[in-house]
Amino acid sequence: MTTTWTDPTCPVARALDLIGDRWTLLIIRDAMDNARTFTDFQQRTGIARNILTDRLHRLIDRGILHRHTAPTGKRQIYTLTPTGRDLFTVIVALRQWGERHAYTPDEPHSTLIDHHGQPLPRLHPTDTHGTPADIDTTTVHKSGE
Amino acid sequence: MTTTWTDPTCPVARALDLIGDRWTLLIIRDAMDNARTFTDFQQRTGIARNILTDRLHRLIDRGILHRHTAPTGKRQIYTLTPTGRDLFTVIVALRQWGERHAYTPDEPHSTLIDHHGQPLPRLHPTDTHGTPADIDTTTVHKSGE
DNA sequence: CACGATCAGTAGCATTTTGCAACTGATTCG
DNA sequence: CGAATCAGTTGCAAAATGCTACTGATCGTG
Repeated sequence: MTTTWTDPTCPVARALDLIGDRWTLLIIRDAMDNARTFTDFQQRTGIARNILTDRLHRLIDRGILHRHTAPTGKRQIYTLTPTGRDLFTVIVALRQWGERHAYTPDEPHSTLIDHHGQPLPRLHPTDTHGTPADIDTTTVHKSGE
Repeated sequence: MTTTWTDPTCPVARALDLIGDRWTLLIIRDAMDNARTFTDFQQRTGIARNILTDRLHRLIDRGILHRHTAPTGKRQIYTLTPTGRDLFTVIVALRQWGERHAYTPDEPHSTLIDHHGQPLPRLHPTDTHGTPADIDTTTVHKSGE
């Protein structure tokens, strides 16, 4: 995960360099769902503790999590920084794709609810005119072209 | 990557089970940007060939890529299935997050352009009323509650 | 204060996954 | 035919991961 990617000008590669390993996004998912302490994360993800230690430190180094000691003295509290909170869109996109393609219709799964009690509507890229955008209507413009 | 996750009812975990490793999303990114053959992927990502073989097969097994032999006989062509194409939103979300948080202002990076030649507007989750949604205005509703 | 329980890690070692380089076998081009 | 290209495969070394057990600090209770 310390590798420099083939194309350093691709933001997808850069993003994956920061959060693209097996556990990191699950940790962020749980942080968004009120996990705060070491054991919160350990129990929810089932990750090995030495790996969790490593991932939490990396996320702190990368500015995605922030650690502070709880006022009571004991617990270490991990919270998302604004950069980390901004991953909300990524998590929502993954969640919605998972709902559509990784479940059979009868399998239950958790849902993301807005504060009207409704499931969050489907996220959709649009172009500057508000028209839905997809692979066919967009192109990657390499920097310096 | 063959593990069953702690919480099988979480679509984020399921999605990551399918595409959440170091190389898979880069392969999908390149597939969206017209990479079609084994060597296309190998050259763009720089991935080792045995790993590429493995990842392509997994993506085919999981219904994200489809392989067929080119009419000329020789080349194997890998194309995204509808399920794979539907990852567009995920890639866009990752790309935009990377652009915002993984570059200094003076560093160049590639951009996603719509067919008016404009950069794609920022993707934003909204609730059922069209109001922007974020961590604080949403909750995860576990299945069966 | 002593006792056990809890929290946040570390350390050691076995297993698994990756990465690298060389090799195969089919096809195609000159 | 001979060389090059494509799509892999194989073997081995290096790195990441998982498991289990251990440490040290703190906390609540009698």
